[in-house]
Amino acid sequence: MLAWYDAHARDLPWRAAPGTNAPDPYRVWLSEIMLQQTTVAAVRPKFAAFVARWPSVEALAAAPEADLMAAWAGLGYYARARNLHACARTVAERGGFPDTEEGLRALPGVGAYTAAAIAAIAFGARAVVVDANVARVVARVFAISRPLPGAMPDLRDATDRITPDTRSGDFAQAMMDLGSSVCTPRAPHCLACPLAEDCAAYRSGDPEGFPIKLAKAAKPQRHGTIFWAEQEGRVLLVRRPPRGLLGGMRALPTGPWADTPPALADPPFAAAWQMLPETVSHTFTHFRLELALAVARVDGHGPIGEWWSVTEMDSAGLPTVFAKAATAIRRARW
DNA sequence: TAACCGTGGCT
DNA sequence: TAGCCAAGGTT
Repeated sequence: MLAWYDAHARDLPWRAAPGTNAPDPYRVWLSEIMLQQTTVAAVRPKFAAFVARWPSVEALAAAPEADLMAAWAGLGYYARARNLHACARTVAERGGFPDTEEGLRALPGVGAYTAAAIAAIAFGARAVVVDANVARVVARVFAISRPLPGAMPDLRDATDRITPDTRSGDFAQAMMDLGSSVCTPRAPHCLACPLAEDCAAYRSGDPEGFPIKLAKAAKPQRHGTIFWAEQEGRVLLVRRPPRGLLGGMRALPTGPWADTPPALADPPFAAAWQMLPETVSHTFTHFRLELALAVARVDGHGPIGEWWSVTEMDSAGLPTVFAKAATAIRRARW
């Protein structure tokens, strides 16, 4: 795997250039948080923007929370952004990142995978790194037939047995690159795989059949209303509660979610609300949401709040569902 | 343990 | 196109 990595490693901006010293722990940590359940393609531009604006963990720790949340908008899983800020402050306070897996694991937003990855990649420690790529590769090489996620202990044990004592960070990244480019979820390229001869799933003739996953639950449909209050080219934005769905993010006002389409539930304030004919649909991790759109023009006596210029909506840092709604409303004639 | 928590790329 | 999937963590 290390030989394969030396020849085929992806060129990623958070990796140290070949032949240089270990990469900056700040960049490794930031990339690992961004990459949680998120594709490399989505992370690339966000990572570049973050390191350009906040070149060090001290700079990130000193940033206003609202700036960080807005910069994260669009990446999803916003608890990561809240934890990112808390973690930056902790690290800046203690004068640098912990260099052990145990120390890293205690940081907010850093779980078993991320602690192992940072320890191995940034600090050269031997650590057993199991992400979704490694899990898939290992499940195939050993033809582990127990379904995920119950098989995770087996996968970790198997990964431990094949992790080298030196260059374990490169080994982990090699496994991730292999899983990303060769040992893919569907139609794996076994003829290009350095592990094919050692792979039980390949010998079985059905590599794609591993790992086995349990069927996912269907997503329920929910309904709600988004409120667009406009005053002299500005629209009223709110800050969502600090936890829960889209927690801490700037947003358009909404009513509650329900199982049936709303009439006109809980507008943020009294106004001549008008329902638009179109709706906006959005799918979250565990439910689908269809949103009715309520609009109103208000005079100079609108509520106190953050009135954001309509022509500068892109810089508001709205989560995707609100950006979608804003686009639909701005296109509508009303 | 299992529910909760986003989004965009890919097929 | 609708579903699958991703460098998971927290409660």
